[in-house]
Amino acid sequence: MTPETRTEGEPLSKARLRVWLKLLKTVNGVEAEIRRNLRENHQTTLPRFDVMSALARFPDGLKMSELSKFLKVSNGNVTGIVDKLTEEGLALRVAVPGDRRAQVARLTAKGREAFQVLAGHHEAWIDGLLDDLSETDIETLSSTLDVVLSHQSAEE
Amino acid sequence: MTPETRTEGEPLSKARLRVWLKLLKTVNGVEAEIRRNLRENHQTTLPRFDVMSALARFPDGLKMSELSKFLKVSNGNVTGIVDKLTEEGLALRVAVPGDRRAQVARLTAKGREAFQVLAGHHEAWIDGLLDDLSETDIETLSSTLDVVLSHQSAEE
DNA sequence: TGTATATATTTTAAGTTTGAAATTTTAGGC
DNA sequence: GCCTAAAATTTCAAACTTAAAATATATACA
Repeated sequence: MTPETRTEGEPLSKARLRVWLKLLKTVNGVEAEIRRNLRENHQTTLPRFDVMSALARFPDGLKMSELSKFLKVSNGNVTGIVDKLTEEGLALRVAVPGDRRAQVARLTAKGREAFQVLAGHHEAWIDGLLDDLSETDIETLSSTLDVVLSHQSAEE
Repeated sequence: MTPETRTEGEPLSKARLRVWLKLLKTVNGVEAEIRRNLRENHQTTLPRFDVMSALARFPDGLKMSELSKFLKVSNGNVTGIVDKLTEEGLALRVAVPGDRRAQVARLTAKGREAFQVLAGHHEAWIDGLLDDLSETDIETLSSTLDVVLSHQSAEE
């Protein structure tokens, strides 16, 4: 009946579905802009940026499996990306003492420098895209997302 | 009073970046779950679901170009997916009277039935994943997203 | 009419991503 | 020590994605 507020008409599940679609649209829009900026201004891609970002957060390096788990992408995926970054001298693999199965991926000095540049631009792009969100908006949004995220981690 | 920009402490851009990363994590988590459900319970994929969903919204069909624009993916992409759906009898292409270049993609009766089943499950999955969001949460979230989306459409 | 331009779609090549299988190594039980 | 299960990673095939080229048709207009 009433499209906006539902006293007892539309089930809440419909409202959840609509907000999910809106969430998806928003994120896809921002992501598309980030991808475009990375491609056009820095000749790189979002997955590469994500890997570099993860490695930058862990200066001692991450095992390949830790990296894929952290980024929530497949093992085979990070293998390929780290291969490419390694070829370009931005990352390297270090053997793990005591476990010859494992390798730790790390950024090189060159990789760290490159990431610093990218990260600065990235923050500015996001700042521009989310420009219209007030501090209150951000805090409320953050809390709401926490609710969903804690549900997710509880399900695993 | 409380100014719009923080005069001390962390710059607002950092808060925006953090909430963006959280937004991304949330959406990726939900999407991964949807993909998993589609694969394990219905032997299909999210891109296929998206195409079927778009076609279900337009019973008279969509031209291939309209479909790709609506889904914001490339022309060649939808060609491949509609090909597959057509092979399986879920979709079909219909010539457009008066324009022999164009074709309209539509769901078949079988495709509509299949989509109804998928859509029901999909709504239930989303409902479960966003279970902890109250009606107020949803409305606030929706308004916040509108702010970002209107910024996006203004930039194009 | 004829011709240039625009539109609609498919094809192609290259790259990404995934899930699963395969490989190698480690750890634990007997 | 030997054997099996688990763990870490890579390889593989299939699906997805894109941008650009190719094909076919339509439209504008001199």
